[in-house]
Amino acid sequence: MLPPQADPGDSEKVVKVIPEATVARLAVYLRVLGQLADGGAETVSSEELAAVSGVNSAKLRKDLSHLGTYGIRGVGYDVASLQHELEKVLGLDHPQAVALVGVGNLGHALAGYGGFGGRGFPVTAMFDVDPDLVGTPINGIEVRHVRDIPAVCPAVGVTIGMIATPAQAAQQVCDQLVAAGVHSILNFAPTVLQVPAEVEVRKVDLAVELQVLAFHVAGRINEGGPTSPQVVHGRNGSAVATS
Amino acid sequence: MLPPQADPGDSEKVVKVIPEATVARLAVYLRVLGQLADGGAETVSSEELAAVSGVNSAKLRKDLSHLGTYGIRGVGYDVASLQHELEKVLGLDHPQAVALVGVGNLGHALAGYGGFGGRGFPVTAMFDVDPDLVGTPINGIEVRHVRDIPAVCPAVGVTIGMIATPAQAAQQVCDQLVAAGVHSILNFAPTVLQVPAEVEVRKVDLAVELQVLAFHVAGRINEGGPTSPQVVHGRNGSAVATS
DNA sequence: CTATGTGAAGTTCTTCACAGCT
DNA sequence: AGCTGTGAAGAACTTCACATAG
Repeated sequence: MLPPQADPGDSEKVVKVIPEATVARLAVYLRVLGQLADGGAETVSSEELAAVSGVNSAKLRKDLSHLGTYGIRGVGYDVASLQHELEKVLGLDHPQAVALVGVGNLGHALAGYGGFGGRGFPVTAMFDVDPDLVGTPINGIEVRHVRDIPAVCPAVGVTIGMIATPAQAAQQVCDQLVAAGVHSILNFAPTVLQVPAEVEVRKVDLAVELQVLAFHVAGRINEGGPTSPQVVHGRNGSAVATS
Repeated sequence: MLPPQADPGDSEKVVKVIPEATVARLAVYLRVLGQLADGGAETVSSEELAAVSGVNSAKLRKDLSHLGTYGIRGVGYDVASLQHELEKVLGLDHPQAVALVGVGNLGHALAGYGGFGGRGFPVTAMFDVDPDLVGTPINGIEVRHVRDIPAVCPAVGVTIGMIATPAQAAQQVCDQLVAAGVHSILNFAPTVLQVPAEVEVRKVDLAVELQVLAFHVAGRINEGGPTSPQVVHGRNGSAVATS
């Protein structure tokens, strides 16, 4: 159940540090495990799980080793129990309340996205400034005015905020969320948010993603003339630009 | 398997290697420079530009140093020319044609998202399998059936594909895009795509982002009681879980 | 004197390769 | 035998701190 060296009872706090890069992959492993479980698998080897997750097996084993020892040597990992363990580590046992700010084009899509309510992330509150939206229900949740953030978020226990407003509004909205005690923010607005150190921001920046891809396209064009050599990048390799 | 760099023997091609991590930030700098230019700034110091971009100034200078020497010591960087240089490096001088596959909830939002057509990334082709969608125009582009990918993509010169289909369909769609010569893919579907080595995939995985945030929320809960110590993470710091 | 560009040091992440458990 | 868990080596990235150009 618990790692033997831990002493969870008293003030002697045993802390396991999990690298940031690992955390993001754990979420992927968890999803893959779900698929494997649906397929009826009881155990997986690191080799299999890694292949389906798109990583190499040594990395996967090291990632899982940060959680403790959950594998069986000579066999692999028990799908169900590893799944359960990952859910626990990722904090999916006690569900998170998510607030969505900005119910425009993108926000509307996010509100309806299955991945949230379906898998432990109910959108519990929605905010906008558009008078045509405020007061109307979306997915059964009434859209409130942005000015109500300080009142509503603590009341419904919001722990995660998603910002899908235009860029100009994002910083102000962010400040309000932080003031309302929301310390984890997912930012879809194309702007860099300034936040206090205790606030965790992750961004989804579509323009940046496309520009990174464009960079690689440009590299391919400039690099490979009529003769097209192997493109120089692996799973996470460096890139090449000519001058 | 991969000859990293061809022998630099006689073709005297000067190649600058730009780290992957840097490329993603260049796109951010470019956006910030645009804002500064709108604000009338002629030059910026690395300190300023870094602060607005949310990075530290040494990192910014090292990033820019990969492109060559574009700063003026004692002064800073010329906003306009740096902007121009970044656009060139990121391949934004010759525009990219983007194909969007999956015009459901999320895809519809992406089609209308301003960041694309507005800034060098016109959505040039759209695909879906829903008979109610196929044939109808969205944003002036007619939605074609997914089976037309091999015909349409090369015809309109698509270089970047965006996949916004359900997870089950994503791999198949991906294979079709790759077969159609699309070597850069932005994947919104919650699944890991298997692609040949020469194809560049970037993913936007909302469930993963939320789960990473949830992990940090859980860490805060388990960690900080009534006395709330400094949370252990910097811009990209490691995280903490208690047991 | 100011702010860049960069070697060098430091940190984090990845990969290797093999000891050790089942 | 087969496969995990891990120390050690390596690669990538970040930060420091200062020589150097303007």
